[in-house]
Amino acid sequence: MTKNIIRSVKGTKDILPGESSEWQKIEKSFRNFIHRYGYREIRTPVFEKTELFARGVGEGTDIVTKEMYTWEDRNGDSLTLKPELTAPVVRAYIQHNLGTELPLTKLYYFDSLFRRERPQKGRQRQFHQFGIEAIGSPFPELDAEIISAAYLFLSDLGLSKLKLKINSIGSNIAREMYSRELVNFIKPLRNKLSKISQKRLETNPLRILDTKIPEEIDLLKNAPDITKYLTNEDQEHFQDVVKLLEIMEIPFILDSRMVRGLDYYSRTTFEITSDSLGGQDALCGGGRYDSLVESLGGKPTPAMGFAAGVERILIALGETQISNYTNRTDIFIITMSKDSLEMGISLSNILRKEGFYIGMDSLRRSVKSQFREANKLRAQYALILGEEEMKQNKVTVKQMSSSDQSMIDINSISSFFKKSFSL
RNA sequence: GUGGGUGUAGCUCAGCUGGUUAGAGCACCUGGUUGUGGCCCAGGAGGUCGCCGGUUCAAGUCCGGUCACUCACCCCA
Repeated sequence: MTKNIIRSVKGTKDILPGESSEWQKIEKSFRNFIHRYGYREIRTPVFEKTELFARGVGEGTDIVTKEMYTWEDRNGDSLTLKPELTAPVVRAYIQHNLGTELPLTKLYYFDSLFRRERPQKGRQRQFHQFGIEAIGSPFPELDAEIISAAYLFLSDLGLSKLKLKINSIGSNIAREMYSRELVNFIKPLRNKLSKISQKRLETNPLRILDTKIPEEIDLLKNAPDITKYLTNEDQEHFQDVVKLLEIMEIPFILDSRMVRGLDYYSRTTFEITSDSLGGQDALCGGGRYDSLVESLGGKPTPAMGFAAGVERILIALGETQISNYTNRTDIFIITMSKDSLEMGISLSNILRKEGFYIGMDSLRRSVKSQFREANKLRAQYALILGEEEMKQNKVTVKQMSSSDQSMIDINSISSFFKKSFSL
């Protein structure tokens, strides 16, 4: 079983014919859905300059410090397989001056990303996300529209038990102030914290709030609340977002402990989780990133977006039944002699050109086997090209479901099927 | 990077306390009329029991190592 064959790399997966239709469904639904909001697709390269992520995502983040696939190109450039999609999209936005075409740029993507993490349920090293980025508006109505779009799309897919959590982590100034206060609060408790949290005290104090260790959650009960440190503008903005979500009747939970791991977020952040997953329960995450465009060298431009994980959505949707023969087959052509084989080949081309889904044996198998194949493919009709038929310039048409069969003139084949399939 | 679980046919698994040529179901292939499917019947193909080493007269079964997969932590979608 595990001989000397070359296997796919750890953390990567083949999407086999039995499951690819599920992927197509999600991709198609998302495109249809998001087009109605006016988003257009952008496709960025699989790799970028490493610097883009270092600056965009944040030097201190886990993604940048330990999860990127990075290598040196022959000319010495450091390149990286994209671990994240917002930074590349923003880079493209700046590079091509997309902001000059319209004041609000609405982009969506469906793409592969790469992070070198230990694989587990709902997490691979190559994985897929779809999402949107709207660049150019600072107003809460954009936040609300994006959050509701994410929520509505996922529930339209048929996902239940969705939990939408929202929070505001404020503008940069507010976050700095809060961060200082939080550190002051935690320092006395330092020794009671886990090693990881102690380390975070130095690197990213806000993330301590995210801990899942029960004792720590208890310790942090009385920790200062970020909402109290928001500026008036931040608060107003967030209240508007909340109000709009209520107007749209999108159910949400306020969670002031939810802190996102990427440096570029500001103000509104949100996450949609599902109970039907294990430890990796986030299906979708997003938020506002008002200073990213500027920090990547563009003009100061506020923006907001989300990304959703395809693999996780598929898990949450439940076991997708894997069948090998889901393809449609209208007519299966059964051949015998060499003459009928030649006839079958040209007939199949003609019928395919007319739009029919044609199957035909290419293993020179017995008639019985060919019928078995036709049955397995759930063909509606079998078209038999035997010697008797050839002699009379006819073919036998058998309707598989009823087993009715009759001979028809060879010239009337396409009109016969057009009528049967009412094309 | 850390910890747990698992590794027998394409898939799901059985194989009692070590004992002859390693099994089942599903899937696959062929046949059961000379040109006809589904159900049924018969037959067939497919496994160096993850790999390496050790204990033993004897190892799928015990021991050690290794690799792979998987789940969880970290972090994230």
